[in-house]
Amino acid sequence: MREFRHDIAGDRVTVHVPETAEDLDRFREWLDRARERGPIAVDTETTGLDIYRPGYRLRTVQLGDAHDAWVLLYERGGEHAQHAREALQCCGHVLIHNANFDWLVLDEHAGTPLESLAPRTVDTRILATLIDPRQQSEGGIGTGLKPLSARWVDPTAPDTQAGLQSVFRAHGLTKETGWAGIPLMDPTFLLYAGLDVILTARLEPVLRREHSRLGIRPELVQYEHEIARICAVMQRRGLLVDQEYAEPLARRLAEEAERYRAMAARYGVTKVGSSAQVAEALAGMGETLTERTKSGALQTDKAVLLPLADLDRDWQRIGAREPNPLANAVLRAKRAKKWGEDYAQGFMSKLDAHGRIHPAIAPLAARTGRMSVTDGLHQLPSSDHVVRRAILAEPGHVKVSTDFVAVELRVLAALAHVRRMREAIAAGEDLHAFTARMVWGPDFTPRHRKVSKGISFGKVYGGGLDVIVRQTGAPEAEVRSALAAYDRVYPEIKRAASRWQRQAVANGMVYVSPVGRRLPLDRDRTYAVTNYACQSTARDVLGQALLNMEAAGLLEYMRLPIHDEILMSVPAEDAADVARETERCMTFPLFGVPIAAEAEVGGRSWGSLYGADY
DNA sequence: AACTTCACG
DNA sequence: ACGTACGTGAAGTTT
Repeated sequence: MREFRHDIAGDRVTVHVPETAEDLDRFREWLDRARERGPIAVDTETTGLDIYRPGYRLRTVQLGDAHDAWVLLYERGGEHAQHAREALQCCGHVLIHNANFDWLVLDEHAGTPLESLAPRTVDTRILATLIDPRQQSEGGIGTGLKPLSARWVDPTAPDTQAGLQSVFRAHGLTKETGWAGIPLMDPTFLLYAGLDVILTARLEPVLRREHSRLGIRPELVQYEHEIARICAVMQRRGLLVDQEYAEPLARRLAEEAERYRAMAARYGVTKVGSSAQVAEALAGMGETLTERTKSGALQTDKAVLLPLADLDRDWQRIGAREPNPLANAVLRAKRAKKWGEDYAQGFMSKLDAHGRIHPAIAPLAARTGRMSVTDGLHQLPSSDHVVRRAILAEPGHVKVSTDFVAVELRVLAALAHVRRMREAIAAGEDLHAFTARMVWGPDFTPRHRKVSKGISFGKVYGGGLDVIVRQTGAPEAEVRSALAAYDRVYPEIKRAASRWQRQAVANGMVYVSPVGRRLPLDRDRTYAVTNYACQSTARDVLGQALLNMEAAGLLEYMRLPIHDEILMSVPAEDAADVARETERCMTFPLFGVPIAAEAEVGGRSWGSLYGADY
């Protein structure tokens, strides 16, 4: 038996590493006693984050309580792996920090189904996020084990992740190669592996006490664990990639990027990503740049370059000037590079053994509670179908996408009791058209509807005249009068915003959403409370839809949540029925305001919902 | 590490 | 008193 001692919060704790059969017997004895006393904390160390990449290994499984941790050498197989698997099956309730990751690791590599472990899990990251969802960079505590331990357990608790980086270097390894390459019996590796479960075990009771103090309801905690499990199931399933399509697409886009890069180089721009070079070269061609970035540099983003290339927002020729060839080349080189490398080639480089990608779904990522997804799957170009065409439904299936209808605006109508909005929604009206009619009268044009939509978003997001003018491209005078009219038509919005700000200030700068989610405000931008309330509640509307869909037996078809949309892969012959059923799951009242959804049944690829013919 | 850009809702 | 666009992930460049 290898044993390590360490002091945490004034207590001497022990990390045990069983090596012999007798050592493993002692682990069993400890486990039998410890599980009588309470939940067991669980953690894993693995070769990396890419759980589904061929060659991935589970290295250790750690179990522990507040005083003892046992690091099981899973990588050795045999008795070690056997004891880990049995312990996970029989240990009852478990505490895991950021459970999604360990659920999927243990499901894929230790024969412990997610369906078995998830219902027994308390995730300390969820507990902590419900107390303060902010990252340290946003002024919060942070949601990693290190900052939370420092705040709630012991300010001197070691940064086990950062601490290992230096051990990696000592072994001639890097951040990338360290997790797979560090010798299994490295003492720092084993100690830190053990300390993580001890810290998790100590975190849970403190966070529970804080929940009681703040009045965070157990129902909210339960709800978040259900959502996390559903998201983990979707991540485990992943998405099928059309390799015969994505591979040549990546090649074609790489050639295109290279062609335009060479064109830009002829004007002295050797790096199209260098804003300074682009600005200087454009100035040398007689163009005048006026827009500046926050730090004062000349701005050379898409909004600046498109007009110089005589292109509108949809990249169509305007015909107002001679296109600047450098602006055109920079725009096209950057787009082709991004689409090719981040998306097409990105998919190809992340395939599992079955040609699937598994973007990580973080169910509670943003400070508003919104989800986030890795590998660019939330950011695929929607103006064109070429990239989404690379994502396929299963063989014999079609893609079904169901969107909430104007969900953030409906949430606003519900939360702020916006009378005219509620009436319009109840009457089944198109909200943006309704607003346009209220502002411009019955003869409003489609352009007026578009401006109304822009103003609505501007309102919800807290934008002012300048930004809305820039975003909508509408004349300033028109936006100005529309904004004034908007406040007359929907006077409740401003009143609700100031009420929410007052409540937040009285509650330690924390707005509490209707589900009980705590949303800390930044002191100098309390106006953001309107957006936080809408974005956060819209996220919970999505969460409710996910629960409804699982209850309706649709989980096996669900693939990806995208804020106000749920993407599915459905057997072609059932698609129409499942689409109707999905709409029903996404339709329910929110404080008397109907939330509605519209399903679209596509073809085999995701791109088919964006105009592709397959 | 900070900044800038670009992709999305 | 007034007005403030919100939230992400990923990559490249510069410091």
